[in-house]
Amino acid sequence: MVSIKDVAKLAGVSTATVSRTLASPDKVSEATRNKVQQAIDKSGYVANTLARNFRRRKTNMVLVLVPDITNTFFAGVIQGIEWVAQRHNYRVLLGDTQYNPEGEKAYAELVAQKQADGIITLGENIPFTYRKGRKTIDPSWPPLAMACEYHTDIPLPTVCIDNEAAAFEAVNHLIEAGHTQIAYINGPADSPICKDRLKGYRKAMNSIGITATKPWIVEGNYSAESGRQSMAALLAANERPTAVFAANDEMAIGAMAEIKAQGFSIPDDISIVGFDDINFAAYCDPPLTTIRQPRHDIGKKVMLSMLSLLNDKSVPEQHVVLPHELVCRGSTAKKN
Amino acid sequence: MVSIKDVAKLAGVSTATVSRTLASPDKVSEATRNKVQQAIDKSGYVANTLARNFRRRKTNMVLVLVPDITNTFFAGVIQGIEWVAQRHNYRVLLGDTQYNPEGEKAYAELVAQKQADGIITLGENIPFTYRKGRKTIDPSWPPLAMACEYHTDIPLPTVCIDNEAAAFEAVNHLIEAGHTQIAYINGPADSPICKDRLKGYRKAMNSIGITATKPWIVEGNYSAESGRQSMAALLAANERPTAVFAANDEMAIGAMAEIKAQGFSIPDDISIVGFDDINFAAYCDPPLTTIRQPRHDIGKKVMLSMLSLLNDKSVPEQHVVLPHELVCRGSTAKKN
DNA sequence: CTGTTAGCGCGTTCAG
DNA sequence: CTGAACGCGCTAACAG
Repeated sequence: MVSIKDVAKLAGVSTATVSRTLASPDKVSEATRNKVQQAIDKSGYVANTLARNFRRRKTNMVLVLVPDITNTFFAGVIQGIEWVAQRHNYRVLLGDTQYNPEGEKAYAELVAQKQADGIITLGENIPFTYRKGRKTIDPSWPPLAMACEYHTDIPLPTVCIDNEAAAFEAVNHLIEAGHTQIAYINGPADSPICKDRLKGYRKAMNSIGITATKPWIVEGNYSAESGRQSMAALLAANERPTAVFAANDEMAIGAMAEIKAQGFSIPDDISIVGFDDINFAAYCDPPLTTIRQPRHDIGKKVMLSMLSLLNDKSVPEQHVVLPHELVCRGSTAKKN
Repeated sequence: MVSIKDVAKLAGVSTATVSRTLASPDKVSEATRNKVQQAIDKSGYVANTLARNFRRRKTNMVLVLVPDITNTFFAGVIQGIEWVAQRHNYRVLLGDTQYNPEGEKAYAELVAQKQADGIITLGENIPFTYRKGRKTIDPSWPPLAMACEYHTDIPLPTVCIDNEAAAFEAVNHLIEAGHTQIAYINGPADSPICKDRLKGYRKAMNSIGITATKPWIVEGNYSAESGRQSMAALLAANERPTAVFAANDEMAIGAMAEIKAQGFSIPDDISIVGFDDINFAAYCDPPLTTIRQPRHDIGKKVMLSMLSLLNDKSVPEQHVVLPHELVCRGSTAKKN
């Protein structure tokens, strides 16, 4: 293993000079800089990041906690994170938590152990315990930022869309098409963004004088299978909805399968709107109308927040709201 | 920051003893072990992994190179990798290469820099240069293993399925349903596994005395959009196929959309078979017949290979072949 | 079983 | 602008 010492000897300078040439070339005269560079090239030296990180007490790694990497929406956010991370000499450590808070905490310990400098979580939980009602960030926590979800108590840097407004738009689109019997398949009910989406749904229903009631509000877990089951429950109710709004595309896709399996037609009998605009949405039959979230931008922005947390030590803009977009495709139509 | 020294002082032992209590408790008497444990608890000490790794010259990180994390099949493999990694105190460093060999090499340098101990790649390239025709592993390379794809020149530990046999089965399933005009939408043609799948397709066609010709063999890039375009090309040909085999489910899904858009019915006019069995396959309309790859198992197995490469320094079984399965669903039917 | 000692490879003083 | 010297926190010999 060729170390900085070997390079120094080869170049006839001290190790300090080699180190400086690498870290701040402007503080070294051009002549020595060249000598050092030649020695580096000749020896094939690569700096030992392990030693460097140890010395600097910094890993240049960010731990990304993701509820399910298999969910292509989350994967898209991670691509955005990685895009920025790479360009700023940071690495992404993957923590697939499988929606399990215990797993999150286990991963979070990596930071205490100095295996990562900060944490970005795409889930709703923060992997630290805090006193209920305490609304401030515990200074003992590492740099922490959220994407997609946000925290109701702790004021963490967050990047998401306006979920309530987006849900309102989605449902309003249905209302404008003449629907009034609109059901909602929610995601995990304790998730803040699902609460917001529910709020948006309720608000839209209120706008036409309808107070949405239980049988038309069902809860899934974001999986296609749960969407199918939720839809089955909806179709088994006394009164059948003519339109459905689902809190993500996977559930919408599951619901579509169930609707068709029971012999109903989309959108003639039942219209449906999803959420996220994953790639498959456009390839559904009929293509799924949905709310597009800018997943790459969410990832990029949250990584930028993390960088300023890490380097500038300034707290970035606390709650960044990115624009969403209603994408109208074939799964919605005027009510017959 | 509380370090091992503080704990040693608090417990009235040497730092070496503290270190031993942590690394090999059996080499420490119970009495001192308890003393040390108490001191650790009282002080809130957490070992600095950065220092430990530096000393041990080991990161306990594995770099996973994935062509596209957004592809849920790859994401599934990564879940398998992580599942094993976690249980063996390893971490997964994510490298989304976007099918770009340059990106791969950039990531691979992380190992030279001691940011990771080994590399698992899910793509077809190995991120190192080698003399063409040289069939041995360069000893200067870090531990390296492949999953899904394999390398034709270098004998690297590899985990995949028998792609040729799987493709043969898929096409044979169509043949048994009476089809003879069977087209194939291949993936990137230079990928070894795509070559194998093509071989399997050809072999099956040969078995009924047909030499598959160009217009019915088209090439996509694994994306749904490329599947759609490939299908459009197929449908524009003089003679229309009555069945299609696609090298992955995304392309099959794109192809299905195009088939329906042109007014044909699946499976009545055209049958279709995919590859991978991603979650959405079961939710297509009609549900997609496909080859299931055990993605989690592939990930688990390749990580186990990596571990033995890393720790036992024994070369694991060179080419592990995991079982696949033809999953028959509604997208295939007897030829009319 | 335990303590002493000597670095791992680098960045960072502090003089010169 | 450059070099000498120190030490980050930990583990791995080696004695005892």
